[in-house]
Amino acid sequence: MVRKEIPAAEIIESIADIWALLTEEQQKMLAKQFFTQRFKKNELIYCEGDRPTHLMCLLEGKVKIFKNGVGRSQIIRVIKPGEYFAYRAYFGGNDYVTAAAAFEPSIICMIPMQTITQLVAENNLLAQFFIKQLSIDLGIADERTVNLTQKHIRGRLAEALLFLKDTYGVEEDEATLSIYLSREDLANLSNMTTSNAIRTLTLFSNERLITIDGRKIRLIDEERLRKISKIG
Amino acid sequence: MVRKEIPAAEIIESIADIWALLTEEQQKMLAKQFFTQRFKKNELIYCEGDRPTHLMCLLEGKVKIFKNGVGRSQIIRVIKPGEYFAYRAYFGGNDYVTAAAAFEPSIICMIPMQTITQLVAENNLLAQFFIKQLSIDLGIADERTVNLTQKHIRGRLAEALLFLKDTYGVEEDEATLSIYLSREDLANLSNMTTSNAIRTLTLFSNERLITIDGRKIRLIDEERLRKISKIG
DNA sequence: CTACTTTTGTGCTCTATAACATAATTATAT
DNA sequence: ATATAATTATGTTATAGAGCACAAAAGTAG
Repeated sequence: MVRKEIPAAEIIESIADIWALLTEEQQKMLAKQFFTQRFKKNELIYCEGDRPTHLMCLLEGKVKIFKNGVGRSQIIRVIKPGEYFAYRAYFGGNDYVTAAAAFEPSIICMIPMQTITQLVAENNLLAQFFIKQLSIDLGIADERTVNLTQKHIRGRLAEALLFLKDTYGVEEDEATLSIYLSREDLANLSNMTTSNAIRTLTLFSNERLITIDGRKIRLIDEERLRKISKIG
Repeated sequence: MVRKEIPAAEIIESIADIWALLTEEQQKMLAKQFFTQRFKKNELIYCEGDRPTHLMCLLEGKVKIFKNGVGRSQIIRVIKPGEYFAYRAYFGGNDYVTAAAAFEPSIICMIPMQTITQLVAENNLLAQFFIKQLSIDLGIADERTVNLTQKHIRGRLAEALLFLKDTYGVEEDEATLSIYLSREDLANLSNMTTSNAIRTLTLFSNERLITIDGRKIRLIDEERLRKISKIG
């Protein structure tokens, strides 16, 4: 497989959110620091307990942030192209409390956190960018905690399916999820065992809420899914 | 009851974390803006869905941040004197997704978020302060999600007791929790029903891990509690 | 002091979901 | 192609914890 190098211009395009906030001088400085790295499907990007060193921006692919618990693992959030991750721990002054892995072959832009903190210190807009990002993520985490602990299996799975649609979108038919997850990943996203994810998926299919073709999931009654997700 | 006014000097002492980062001019500006407000035991401070307007700093008392789910409510985090809260939603650009209430009579210093954002825009150290704070809180939220979903009742209650000790400390005997929570609040903190909190508390007492005297809880075998919390 | 409400404590039942077992299917490697 | 491993599917059993009922105790109000 020919793996073309990503041209710098394209990378800059991808990290536009940050790039646009910088002065020319800062842009020049940053340009010298970033580099890209490829990850294979299911490859680990970083581990719980690792020391954070780089801010990462997903250029291509799909990534999960997860945490290994007792037996099962829990997917905490997922990253789509253009999103930043892996910086929280550094800012918080601790090691990673989560791990990250690629759902699919992915390309990641890496920027040393030292560079980022320097830029944050000089550039107030960038600081505000991170404040906003962290605030949004914390709000989502708070919501998620309650959803995962209080909703029933059906509600949690319905929510996960809708969440995947909102995050990674659908194919041309406007209904088939663009991400093909294993049942296990689907279970880890919805806080349940793999068997229960499979069973509930089958139920949903029998109830004509979705259709299943291997890992392809097509949402056919989104309204009812939303209702199920809401009432738990 | 005579409720003395809190002198400005004392307030400034309490918000020292922020105050110390400001220039003299900024301090002068801030001094004109903040004010204090008292809340009675169990009084609601803000509601889920409210529009955030002020950053709050707890001067005296104890506060819970919680979220009402189906039937039960879940305590997301607790605030001790000197800590800031209620600002995340404003920074994130949304309404409150949680509510806050006073565990005990509390005094809160209020600073308009407009003032805060202005200061954040001018003062990079302040921006960095919030980045760090939010990063720490997000890390805690991620940990908590997994603990609440995967640990068993005993593990969750043990964790809650230790957490209360770490947060609010103990009395002179070095073992009695300084916070006297209702069984219901304890349950909401540990994601379980009130009956199960009561039952498990009784179990812990029989096992000589704690002693109970009404709402007074004394941790007598912390090491074993930690073990129970860890293994789930 | 008396009535009323809230909180705490305990027992019993029921159910959602984990845990386990096994087969069928699909992917991956040799 | 064949063997091996991983994933998906489905049935069965076991259990943690919710839900409910009710009584005792402790607050709170009139």
